[in-house]
Amino acid sequence: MGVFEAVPAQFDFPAAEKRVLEFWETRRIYEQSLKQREGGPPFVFYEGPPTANGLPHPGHCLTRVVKDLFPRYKTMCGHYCHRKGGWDTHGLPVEVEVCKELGIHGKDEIERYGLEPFVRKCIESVFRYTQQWEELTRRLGFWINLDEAYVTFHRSYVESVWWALKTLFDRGLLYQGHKVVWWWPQGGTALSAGEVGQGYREVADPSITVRFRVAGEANTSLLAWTTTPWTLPSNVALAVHTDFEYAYVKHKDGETFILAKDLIERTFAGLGVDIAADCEVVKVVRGRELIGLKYEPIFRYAEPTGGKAWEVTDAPFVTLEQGTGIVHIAPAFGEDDYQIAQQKGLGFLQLIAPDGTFVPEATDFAGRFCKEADPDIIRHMKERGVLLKRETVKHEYPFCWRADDEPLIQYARKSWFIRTTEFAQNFLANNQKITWLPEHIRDGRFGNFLESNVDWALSRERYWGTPLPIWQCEKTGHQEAIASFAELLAKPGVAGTEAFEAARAKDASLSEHLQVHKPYIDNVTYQSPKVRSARMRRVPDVIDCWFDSGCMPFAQWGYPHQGADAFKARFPADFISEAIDQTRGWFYTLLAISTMLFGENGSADKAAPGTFAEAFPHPFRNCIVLGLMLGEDGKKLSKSQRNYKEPTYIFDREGADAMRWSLLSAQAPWTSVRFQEDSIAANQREFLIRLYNVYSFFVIYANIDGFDPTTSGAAAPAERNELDRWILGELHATIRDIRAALDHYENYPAAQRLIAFVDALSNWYVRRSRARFWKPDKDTDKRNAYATLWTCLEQLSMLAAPFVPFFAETLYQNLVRRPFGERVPESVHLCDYPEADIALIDADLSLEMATVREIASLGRAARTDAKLKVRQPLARVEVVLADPSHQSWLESHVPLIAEELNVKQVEFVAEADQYVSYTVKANFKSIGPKFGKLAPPIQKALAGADGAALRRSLDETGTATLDVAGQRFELTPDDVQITLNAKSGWAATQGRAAVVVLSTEITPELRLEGVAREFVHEVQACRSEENLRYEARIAIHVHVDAEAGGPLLAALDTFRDYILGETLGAKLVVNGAAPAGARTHERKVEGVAVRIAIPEVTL
RNA sequence: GGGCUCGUAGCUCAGUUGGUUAGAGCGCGUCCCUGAUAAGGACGAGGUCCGAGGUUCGAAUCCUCGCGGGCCCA
Repeated sequence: MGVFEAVPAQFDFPAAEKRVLEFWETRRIYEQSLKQREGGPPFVFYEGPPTANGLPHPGHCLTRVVKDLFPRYKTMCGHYCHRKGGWDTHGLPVEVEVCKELGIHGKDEIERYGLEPFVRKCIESVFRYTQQWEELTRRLGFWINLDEAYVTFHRSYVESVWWALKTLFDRGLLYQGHKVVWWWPQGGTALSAGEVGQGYREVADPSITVRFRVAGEANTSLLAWTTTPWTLPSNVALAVHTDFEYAYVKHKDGETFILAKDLIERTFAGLGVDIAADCEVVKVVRGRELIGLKYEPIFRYAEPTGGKAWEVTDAPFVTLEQGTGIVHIAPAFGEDDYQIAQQKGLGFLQLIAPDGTFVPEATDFAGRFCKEADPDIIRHMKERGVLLKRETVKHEYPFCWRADDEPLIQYARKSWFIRTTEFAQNFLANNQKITWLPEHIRDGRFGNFLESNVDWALSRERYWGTPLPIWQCEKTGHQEAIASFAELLAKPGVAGTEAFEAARAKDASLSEHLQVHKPYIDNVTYQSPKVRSARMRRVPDVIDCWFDSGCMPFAQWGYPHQGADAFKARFPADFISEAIDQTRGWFYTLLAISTMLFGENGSADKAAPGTFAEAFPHPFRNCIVLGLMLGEDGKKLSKSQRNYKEPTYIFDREGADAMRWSLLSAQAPWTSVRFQEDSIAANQREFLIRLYNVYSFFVIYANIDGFDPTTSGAAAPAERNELDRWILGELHATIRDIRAALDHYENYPAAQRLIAFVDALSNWYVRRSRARFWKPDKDTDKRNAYATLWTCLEQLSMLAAPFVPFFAETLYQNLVRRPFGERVPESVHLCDYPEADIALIDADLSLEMATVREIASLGRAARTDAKLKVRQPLARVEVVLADPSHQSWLESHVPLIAEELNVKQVEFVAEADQYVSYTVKANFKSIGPKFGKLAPPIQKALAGADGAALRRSLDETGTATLDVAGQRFELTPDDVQITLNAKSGWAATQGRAAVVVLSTEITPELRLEGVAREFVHEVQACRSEENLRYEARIAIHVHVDAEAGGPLLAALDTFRDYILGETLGAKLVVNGAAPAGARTHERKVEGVAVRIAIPEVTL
């Protein structure tokens, strides 16, 4: 029984992960990791709440993995990182889901179904997939407390949101205006962007050009173009582009038309007008000169209210792509139009009722459905001579996704706004202080978005959302905001609360949180402070659910009604991370709400009593903006296309660590990444499996030798051999670099560094140290080797713990916890993150070893070229160094090189003109700044110079002179790069640092040794075939033909001890009696048939 | 149409304040090693660094204009 638990040859990552999960849960490791850091410096993380009414997909894994990495890291660094989960539960998508389920659509159907059962369905719906989300979270190893997750529809959360809204209301930042939405007239509801997107199809609409007579100027008209004739009665303005040229075109009949100069031909085409003959351009002006020009409306059923009317304005969206360069503006029926109207102070006119019909004032068309009235409107205009042209266009137009013959219209609805534009500068100032990864988000996408800020359209005429907490006097219109249910109950003459009580009494399962939701909250009224007999009634709207999630920093604690301490202790967040689609979503709402409510350094205090001072940035300091995850085909993840594997499929095959590692190590997290099983498996091989192999190697031999880390008996690190000192130096440099990267939220460079270290450990340290582990005596050198490798693995388990928490735990449990027991933490996740011991980092040694590795690599390459396998020993290699000054320290590494290359001797050759020639090149990084324009001629001169001489001069005097264009230049060693080129005819390979030349002569002695090694190789293969224990001793029986096997017999004789040592052989019997019952292997050594039997023996 | 972003080997991606000889992994080919074996190593083939101008002694890198993909918005 070894010190360590034996590791299986076939490691089952998923099965091991499940055991680790059980261990974490039964031992409550996560809870312990928190408890242990109580009182430590806080590290504040905010969870952006997902909606659990859909299944999680691979994209969610990326977010969750990144969100998990940094809290784990910071916790191991001693920080206290509370991780409160959250669920986003409100909003139109939820209503849509429920409608689908109920087979209803439209607001009237919802109302017929009943609001009370409807919202209850909404609650059920938002928790439908909670279990799947919880399972994903658990299986992925995302440590977050879901039991105490905040829920946006809960009463305490809603009341926090109310408080925020009341605060804004009391400061005059909430107002009523219009918002243009895609409106479904028959259904009486606005549709979400997603729904609108589903309903587009190609239709033919009229495309008309109409004349607006310029006021006070006879026979002059502005020509405007539209595809929605029904909006013309609600026209308020005409828009031009400030920079375009507009022509006054006089027709021979005496009429003058104003339109974009470039569009004259296209506009008059098909009208039988000969432009050259019949028309004259009498004037050309810039669009800006037309601004303010008054014109006569075509229809005058009503006057626009609240601003200017019937004059020319300018708008950036006017183009020359179509129409006349003059755009008809109807603020009630176009988003752009409405925005321009707001900016330019234009009035508002809406002659269409919400059901899509003309209002009575529009006498000619009253009661007609808007789009159906188009032909009449056109006929009407034609009769009055204001229609210039009528065509038809085919274009994409949205219809209701449920009733596909019912068109949508853009329609302005009364809506509540937050005056965010007043804070635009504060948003920008706050944003400047945030650390964004990648950096370009700050001044790029997010910064630009903030600069083009428009007031936040807050209200929604829907059912399932946070009710807008504004009560209005039914007589006077006086409005008040309410910050909590208790505040409402304290109002004079409050009534209507009994509806909820009664419902609750009838059905105890009714969620208590519904008390603050529609429909119950709508029943609650109170006495108006203005008119004693009047009631205050709630405005019926709910709010944009983005406002909910943006309130999360304080609403998750119920602040300010409760949880003030928790809030203040965890504000602002140190770290958040979501995908890039949240720039206009959560990132914005967090920043906007926090800036408006809390200001900077308490600047908002007066207006928002109860808040406290906080410097920018808040509410988050660092934000990793993740890229979008793509499917196997590089396209967007799509459920219907099934272009991705389910996360659980990956968990069961490669495992959660493989998934995590792939997401964290394969690319910077903000690049969009393809989710491919292949690449997950590849990334797993590169790191996890390689690490596993090292781990497995260690456990096998440590157990054989009974190595115990608790009593290792190893020398102090500084006393160990150079390979040990080297890998320990690499280890601590790695620790230093990984900490630096993670401190800057850079998971990708950190992961790359881990890969590089495991590569060095596996492919150089273990590879070059194997003999030390295998030698029979248990001396200090062997103990040093075990101790060194153990330390590397132990530290790796901690370094890797935040990345691959499962495998790190497996390593730790076996390598550390098992031998040390109670003396060490129970879990790797309860350990302190490793700290670099700078004293152990030896930069020189690191560079030296890199050079040694290069020389070894060159030697192997030379062997390959000369077809001399490494098993064949050679007399010597000669190493010609590019920089001879390296020779002195390289000499100490000669044994390593000799062993790696299987040569008896390593010689450094200074003068090696027979093997190499020299090429001298300029080092531009050095001569560029020094000589500027002269750098290229110097380079040219160097190429033609005598390399050997130049090199000698630099070696001996430290400088070399060069004559270029009659000038003399002094060059230092830094200025040039001298490259060695192996001359042909030698088994030589050149690299940056050296040329390595092999001696290819094989003496009889060397040949015999080669045969001996070949034989050892065959015996090892036999051991492997027989699956012998690694430490099993054997007797070696060989049968070979005495004549053909002459060399082998000689080798067996000469190298008997060597062979026995290498193969753990107790004795070697040549051509003796075959041992009874032993398996015989037919093999070949150097082409000669050999029979080998290796019965196990006990000593 | 606007903003942002990306474009580097067959594929997935690195590429540090501009330094002349652009890298890695996978895949492919050849070979080696194998007492770690779902491994490991060496070597090789494979590139108009999207294109065109410009700045500079010098550009994958900076600037301008195009082309193409993505995201967000219209």
